[in-house]
Amino acid sequence: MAGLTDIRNELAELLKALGHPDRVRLVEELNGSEKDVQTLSDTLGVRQARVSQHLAVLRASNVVEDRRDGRHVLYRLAKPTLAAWIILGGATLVDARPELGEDLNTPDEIRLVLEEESEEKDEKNRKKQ
Amino acid sequence: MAGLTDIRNELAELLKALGHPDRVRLVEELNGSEKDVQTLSDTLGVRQARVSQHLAVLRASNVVEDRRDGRHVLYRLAKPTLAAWIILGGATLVDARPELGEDLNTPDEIRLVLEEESEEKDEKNRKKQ
DNA sequence: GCCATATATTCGAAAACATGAATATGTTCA
DNA sequence: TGAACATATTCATGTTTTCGAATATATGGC
Repeated sequence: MAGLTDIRNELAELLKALGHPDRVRLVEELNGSEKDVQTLSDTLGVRQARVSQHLAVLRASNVVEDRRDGRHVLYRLAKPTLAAWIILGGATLVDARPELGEDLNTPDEIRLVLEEESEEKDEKNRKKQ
Repeated sequence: MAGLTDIRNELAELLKALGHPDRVRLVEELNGSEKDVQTLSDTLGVRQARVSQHLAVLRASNVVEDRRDGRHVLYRLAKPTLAAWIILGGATLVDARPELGEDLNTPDEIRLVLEEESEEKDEKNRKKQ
């Protein structure tokens, strides 16, 4: 099936697709439950068309899948572990806490720690519609 | 210090920097031990100047650090867990093995499984200098 | 200082990406 | 069918990235 090189190329594609703040955010929002475009648009404070564009990128890279429900289209993560992986990266790689990488190896643990520490500081950072 | 939004932006930058096959490869090569540019160039089969360019991107995103040793410049991962994280992503997200994501949470375990399964299939995939 | 080696940077053209605006498609309901 | 809502796509444009080629900088040995 897939040799190492193939996996690497596909992984690079995946990483590139995720390499945008809005799209990282989308993955976070889709963690756990599927959501429709309007909800995502409202939550992120990003126009609907732009959200659809982002979702198209994520769909092309197999990050998300969608299903239609009436007029709405619901998006979900194609791989349930993706969000945890992303958040793990954020906690251990960006936020300079290698100690988390050592001891907290399950996604849930990482997520909890991250949220506890940074949630309230983020109140003011909402974009405007 | 860093709110969630800041972490997200920096993470997106990190992901973008990693979103190139050669650079994913570089991270893998630097896993465990530092290496000089020539060695990386030879191993990847990518010209020296191009490797330096890639390394500059990775350096700018804080993925790697370098130190000079005589005429050589040795590169290493800025965060030791980065390579493991990348490989974890490759195994669980790209290669469609969510079961690895569930049970194998330590970087070393993931790496071993991946190497065992895909190493030999990759013999032919070497680029030419 | 000069030469060879090792690495980094600059340059330029093509390709890819980001983004707002406009428009198109699909769905429900009356 | 037509209107309203939900989502997707297309378009045009400015920005960034890619990559080879050429060039520049740094180091050690003579």
